[in-house]
Amino acid sequence: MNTLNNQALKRRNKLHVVKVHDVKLVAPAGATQRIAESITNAIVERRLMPGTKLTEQKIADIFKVSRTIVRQALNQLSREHLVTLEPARGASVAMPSIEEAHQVFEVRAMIEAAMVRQLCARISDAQIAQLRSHLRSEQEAIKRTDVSGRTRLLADFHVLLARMLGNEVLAQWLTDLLSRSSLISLMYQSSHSAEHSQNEHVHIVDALEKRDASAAVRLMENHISSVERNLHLDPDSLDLAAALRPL
Amino acid sequence: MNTLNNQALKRRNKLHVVKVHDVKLVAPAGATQRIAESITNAIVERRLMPGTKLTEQKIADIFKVSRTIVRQALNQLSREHLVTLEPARGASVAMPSIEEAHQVFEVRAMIEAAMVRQLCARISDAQIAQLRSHLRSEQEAIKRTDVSGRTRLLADFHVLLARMLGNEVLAQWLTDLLSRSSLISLMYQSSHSAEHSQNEHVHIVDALEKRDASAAVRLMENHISSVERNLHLDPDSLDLAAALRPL
DNA sequence: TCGAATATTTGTGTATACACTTTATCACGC
DNA sequence: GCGTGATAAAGTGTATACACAAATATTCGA
Repeated sequence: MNTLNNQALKRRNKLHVVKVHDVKLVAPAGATQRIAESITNAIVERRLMPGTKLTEQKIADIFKVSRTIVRQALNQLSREHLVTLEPARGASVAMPSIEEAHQVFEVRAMIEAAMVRQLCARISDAQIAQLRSHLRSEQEAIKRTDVSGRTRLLADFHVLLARMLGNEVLAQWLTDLLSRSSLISLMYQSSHSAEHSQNEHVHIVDALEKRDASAAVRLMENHISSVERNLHLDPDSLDLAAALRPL
Repeated sequence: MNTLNNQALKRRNKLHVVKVHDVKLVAPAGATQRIAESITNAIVERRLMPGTKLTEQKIADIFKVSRTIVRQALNQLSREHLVTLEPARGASVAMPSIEEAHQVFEVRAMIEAAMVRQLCARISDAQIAQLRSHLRSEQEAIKRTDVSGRTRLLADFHVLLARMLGNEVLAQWLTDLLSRSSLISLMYQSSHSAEHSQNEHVHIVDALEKRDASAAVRLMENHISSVERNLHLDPDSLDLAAALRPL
C-alpha cells in the first residue's frame, strides 16, 4: 500500500546523489531467463547456426540490458552445452563433436528405453489419450510443413514420456539432452524424414497402449538408433558440414 | 617477447589515470570454478549443512575476489541443485524435498541399471582390476574411519562405472546426481552403514566379472533401493531433520 | 511492556568502469 | 604484392557503484 509512498520518499531523500542511470530502474526479474530462452529457441529453430559468434554487447543492445545479464544467460547456456565459452574469446553456438553426438544418443537410448519400460507398468488410459493427441499435433505440423513447429513437437514427444513418469529430475535432464540432439541434427544435417520419425512414435505409443514392455523398449531403441544412423557422422562429410557453417 | 615491454609501456602511459584497484591485476582465470568446487566439497563433506545461508560478500572476502565471481559460482551451483537461489533473498545450501529425493533415486536406479547392463558386454579385465583396486580404497577408508574420504569413495564408485562406458555425457550427469544424493543423505540422516554399502559394491563387481548382466542389474537396483530405504523419508521425521539444521 | 511504525543496516540485482586480450587495420620492409 | 610488425578497435573479465528489497534495530504510542 504505502510501499510506493515509502519508495518515493526514499528516492526524494537521495536526490542530491548523482543520478547516473535513471530510466527503467527495477528491471524485470527474469531477464536472464528470457534471453537464455530466446537464444535456445533461435538455436533449436535453426535461426542460429553452429559456430555463430555471440558477442555480449550486441546481444545486450538487442535486449536492452547490460552485459551482466547477457553473461549470465550465456553461462547458463554453456552449461547446457548449447554454446561454448572460450576464455577471453567469448561465446559461440556450440559445434558438438562426432564423439559427443554418439554419446548423447547412447545415453538417450539407455534412459529412454528404461523410461518406456517403467511407463508400461504405470501408464494410465488418460495418458495414452494424451499421447495420441500429441501424435495428432505432430501429424498436423508435418502436413502444413511447419518446420520449426514439427521439430519442437517431435522432441516434445520424448519429454512428454518423461513427464508421464512424474519425475521432474528426469524430465529436466531429458529436455537438456533433446536441445543438444536438436543442435546435433542441425550440425550433421540429418537425412531422417520427419514422417519416418513420427511413424515410429506412433508404433511406440501402440506398444505402450498394449503395455508390451519389451516391444516398447525395442521400438524406442530402434527409433533413437535410427535417428542417429541418419546423421552424417562420417569424419569425411564433416568438412561438408563445417562448410555450410555461416558467416 | 617484447609483449611484456609493450604492456609495461601501455600501463606507464596511463599512469595519470586514477588507480582504483591496483594489486593483483589479472586474477587467476578459474577463480569461479575454484570457489564452486570449494563449496561443493564443503557440502559433500558435510561441513556446510542444508539451509545454511551463503552471503555473497562473506564468501567474496574469504576467497579474496569480488562478488561478481562468487555470484557466478553460486549460479552454477544452483543449476546443479546444490544451492537454492531465492529472488532478492540470496543463496543457501539446498534442502532437497522428499519428493526430489525419491526422484533422484528413481532416476539413478534406472540409469545405473542400464549402465551395468551395458558394462557386462563391454568391460575389460583391466577395468575389473581397476574396480577391485577402488574397492580396496573404500575398505581402507572405512577401516580408518575417514568419514569424508569414505563418502567420496563410495560415490566415486558409481561415477567410475559410468566412466568405464567411455561416455563423458553420462559420467558428467551421474556426477551431478551423486552430489545431490550426498546432500540428500545428509539431509535425511541416512542410517545406511558404509560397510553395508561397500559390501554391495563388492557383489556388483563380482557380477560384472562374471559378465552376468541380469545379476548385475538386480544387485545395482537393490543397492540403490537399499540406500533410499535407509533414509528417513517419513514426513513425520522431517521436522526432526529440520531440527538439526544449524545456525 | 508490548507492538506497530519507522529508521538503520545488511544484502541482492544490475549497470558501468576499466585493465587486459584478441582481432582487425595499416604501414613498411622485402 | 605479401608477409610482418606496430597500432587501433573491439571484446572479454573482474571490480565496483548504486538502486532497490529484506531483515533488523529503534522509537514511540498505548
